[in-house]
Amino acid sequence: MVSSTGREEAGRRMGPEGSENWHAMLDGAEAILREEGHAHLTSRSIADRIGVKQRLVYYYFRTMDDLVIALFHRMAEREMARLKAAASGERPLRAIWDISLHSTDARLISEFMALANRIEGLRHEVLHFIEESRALEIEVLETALARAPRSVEMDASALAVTITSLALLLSRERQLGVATGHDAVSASLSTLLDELEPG
Amino acid sequence: MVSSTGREEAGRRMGPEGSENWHAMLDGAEAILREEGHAHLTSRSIADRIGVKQRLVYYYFRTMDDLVIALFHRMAEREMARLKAAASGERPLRAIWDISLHSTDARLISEFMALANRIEGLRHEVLHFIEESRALEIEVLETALARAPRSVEMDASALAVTITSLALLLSRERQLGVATGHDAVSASLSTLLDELEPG
DNA sequence: GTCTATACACCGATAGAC
DNA sequence: GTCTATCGGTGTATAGAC
Repeated sequence: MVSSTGREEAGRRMGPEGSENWHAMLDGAEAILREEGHAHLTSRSIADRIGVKQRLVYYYFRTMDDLVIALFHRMAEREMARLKAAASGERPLRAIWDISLHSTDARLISEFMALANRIEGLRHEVLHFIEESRALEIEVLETALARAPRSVEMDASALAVTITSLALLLSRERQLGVATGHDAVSASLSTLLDELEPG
Repeated sequence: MVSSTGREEAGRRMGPEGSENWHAMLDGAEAILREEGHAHLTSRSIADRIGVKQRLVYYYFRTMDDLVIALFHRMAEREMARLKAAASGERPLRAIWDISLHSTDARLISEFMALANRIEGLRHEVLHFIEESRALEIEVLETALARAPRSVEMDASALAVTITSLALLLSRERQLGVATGHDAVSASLSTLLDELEPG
C-alpha cells in the first residue's frame, strides 16, 4: 500500500501531499475562492497567483475537484482543532459561539455549499464535518446543561442545531448587508449562554 | 422614459419582459439551476432545453447576469405572494413555517447565495427579499405575541431571525444528508408555535 | 422576432522533454 | 519536479441577414 488516499490510482506521478507547493496551491485557491468566487477558481488562476506554471497544479492534484475537496478538508481540520481547543477551555460555549460567528467567512461557506451540490466527494466531506462538529457541541452542551443553575427547556441537540443555525445566518446576512433583528437575537443568545455558563 | 428597468440602455433591440419566451427561458434556467447547478447554467443549455437558438437568449436578456437576477426576482415575488397569503390565514405562524421549510429547495438557495457573491445586482435583490420577508414575519409575530396566553422571553424580531435560520439550516442539512438534532429542534419549535398560536 | 455565423477568451487535462 | 506545447471543448456576446 503506497497511499491511504488513493491519489495515484491511475499510475500518474504526483506531488507529495502536505509539501510546500501543495500548501501554497491550497492557500492560493482559498484566497481566490474568498475574493472572486469559484467561477474564477481555475488551475490557471491558482498557478498565476502563486507564480508557478499551470501544469504543476495537475502534478499535485489529479483534478480540480480533488483540489477543492483537499481545500475543504484542510479547512475543516483546522476548524475542528479550534473547536476542540475551545471545548476544553474555561467557557466552552461562549468560545464555540465566537468561533462559529467569526472564524470562517460566510462567502467561503456559500461557495463550498454550492460546490457540494455538484461534487459528490465534497458533499461527503461537508457532511462529515457537520456531524463531527455537532457531536462536539452536543457534548459540551450536555455538560453545561447538567451544571446549569436554572433548567432550560430545550435539550442539548436542539440547542446545538439552533446555535449553529444562528451563527450561520448572522454571518451570511452580515455579509449581504442585512441587520434587522440581529442585535435582538444576539442579545437573547447571550442571555442564554450566560445562564448555561455563568462566568 | 421607455422602461423603468433600464433594460435597453445600450440601444440594442430586446424582447418583451413577461412574454411567453421570456418565461420559458426563466423556467428552463430554474430547472437547470436546480438539477445541475450554476456551473451548467449557460445561454446554450437554456436554449437547448426549451428548444430555441442560443442567440435568442441574448435577445431577451442583455447578459447572463441579468437573466439570473430576473430569475431570482420572479422567484422572490412568488415567494412573497405565498407568504402574504399565509400571513392572512388562520394560523399564520404555522403556515409561514411550513412555507419556509418546503417551498424552495435548499440547492437553489445555495446556488443563488454563491451567485450573489459575484453579481452585485443579485445581492441587492436577495437583500431586498430578506428585508421584506423578515418585516412580514415580525409583523405576524408581534400580533401573535400580543395574543399569546403565556409570555415568551424573546421579542418578535429575535424570533423571526431564529425561525428563518432554523428553516434554512434544516432544509440545507436534509439535502446534504445530515439529521442529527433535527427532530429535537423541530419538536421544540412546534411546541413554541403551539404556545404562540393555539389551535 | 428569430436566425446563421463567428470572434475571441478561457477551461481541464494530457504527452512527453528536461 | 517542473517545464513547453497543445488538444478538444465550452463560454459570453455580437454583427448583420431575413
